Amino acid sequence: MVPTMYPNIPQAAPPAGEPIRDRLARAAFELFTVQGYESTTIDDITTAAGVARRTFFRHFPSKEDVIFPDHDSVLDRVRWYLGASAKTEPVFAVAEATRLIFESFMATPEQTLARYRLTREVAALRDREVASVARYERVLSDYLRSRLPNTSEAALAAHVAAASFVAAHNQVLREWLRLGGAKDPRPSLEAALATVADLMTPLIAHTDLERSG
Amino acid sequence: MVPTMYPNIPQAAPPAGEPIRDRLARAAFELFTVQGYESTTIDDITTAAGVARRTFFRHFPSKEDVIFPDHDSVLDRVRWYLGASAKTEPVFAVAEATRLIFESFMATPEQTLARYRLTREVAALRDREVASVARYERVLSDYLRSRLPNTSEAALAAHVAAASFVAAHNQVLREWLRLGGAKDPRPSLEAALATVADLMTPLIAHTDLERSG
DNA sequence: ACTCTAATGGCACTGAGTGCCAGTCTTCAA
DNA sequence: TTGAAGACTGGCACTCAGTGCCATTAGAGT
Repeated sequence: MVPTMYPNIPQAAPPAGEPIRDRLARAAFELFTVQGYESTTIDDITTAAGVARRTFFRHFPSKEDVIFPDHDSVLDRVRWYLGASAKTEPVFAVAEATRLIFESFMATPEQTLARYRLTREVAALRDREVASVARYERVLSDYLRSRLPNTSEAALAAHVAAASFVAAHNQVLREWLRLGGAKDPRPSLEAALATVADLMTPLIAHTDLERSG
Repeated sequence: MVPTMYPNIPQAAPPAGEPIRDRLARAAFELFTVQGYESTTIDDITTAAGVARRTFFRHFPSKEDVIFPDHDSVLDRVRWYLGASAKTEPVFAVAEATRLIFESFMATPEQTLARYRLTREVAALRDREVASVARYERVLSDYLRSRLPNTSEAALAAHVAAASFVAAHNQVLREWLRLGGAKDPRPSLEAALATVADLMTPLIAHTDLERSG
């Protein structure tokens, strides 16, 4: 039998502590910021991380995903919270859901800031970010629709309210990012949420006459 | 000298009337709906259209773009209109801009409907659509910010208002699409715009005390 | 030592998108 | 009529993202 010529020689065991997924993400961030997103290949990333090219796609479905947080798990948390808010005032529940989303960004401020710098310059990443935000908006509007009558007025109110909360969220987050993460954005978020809630409560209530009286 | 072996034999002249760009778009639409988006290659499209593969990318920057209308020209029209609305009531101008966007979809109803069916099933196309919408929202909020004081309250109001108008637009459009383009959506659009305008006018006015008071 | 499982390495392949140049067609001027 | 210039197309070669498949390795449990 032909000897197998020793493939798969074990790599010089890397830092040994950090999980491969984190090594890949860190290497990608560094390379993207140093030499740009487009001109960084998967090979560059995997070489820097000391793993095989194929391994990258076992941890991230695409090159874009490597810089984004785990939106799916945040979405699950938001859905779970809203699913348990069947008796809460709808506008209040959506405001709290918006807080949950915001806090998921504030959990890793440095990464959020680094990602912001990249998304400002790379159109593909910006579009990806926008798509994620749209998914949050969708979850919020689905919840509101489930709490309101099945009329086109209620559907309109649900979408407008969801879009407004998301817009408020984004505006506060962007302002914080623009200032380089200087001061605590939570007071600004609370003010924005209060403004939007005051605006949307009568709109929502008006479509829900049974509840509002 | 070596004879050049007759490359580039002229194709059997196709329908001869329709521009190549339209032939490509039509072929792409048909193939996408029949055999799916992912399983249709650029080769399939160009073969069906009777042109070379390279020609596709001279008319469309990517496979996704082939089904989308010319958003850039619509954006230009919207920007032009808003640029000429320096003295119009801001909320009124944004409502009119939203009408412009809506009418650009209604200009080619069949194509809008066909695109909707595709975007419902293909995630990549849905994300692309969302990104386009975000660009419209951006134009609206930029205009509102230019008409308001340079405060964070005004910025918040601008983003919320822009998002609300876009959400109203999308909701009316989606409802029309869901019904297969049955009845004229313009009355619904007017009602939605009126609702949002009534909601946003005091918010905008409040951030612009100089003008309102 | 053995088995089972999960993760990785490596290879081959498809397909999108780009750069480059040669050939074609149209237009306009001489 | 000729020819020069510009715009468009065909064709080729190439890079790179992403996938399928299988061999290999490491670790846990028996």
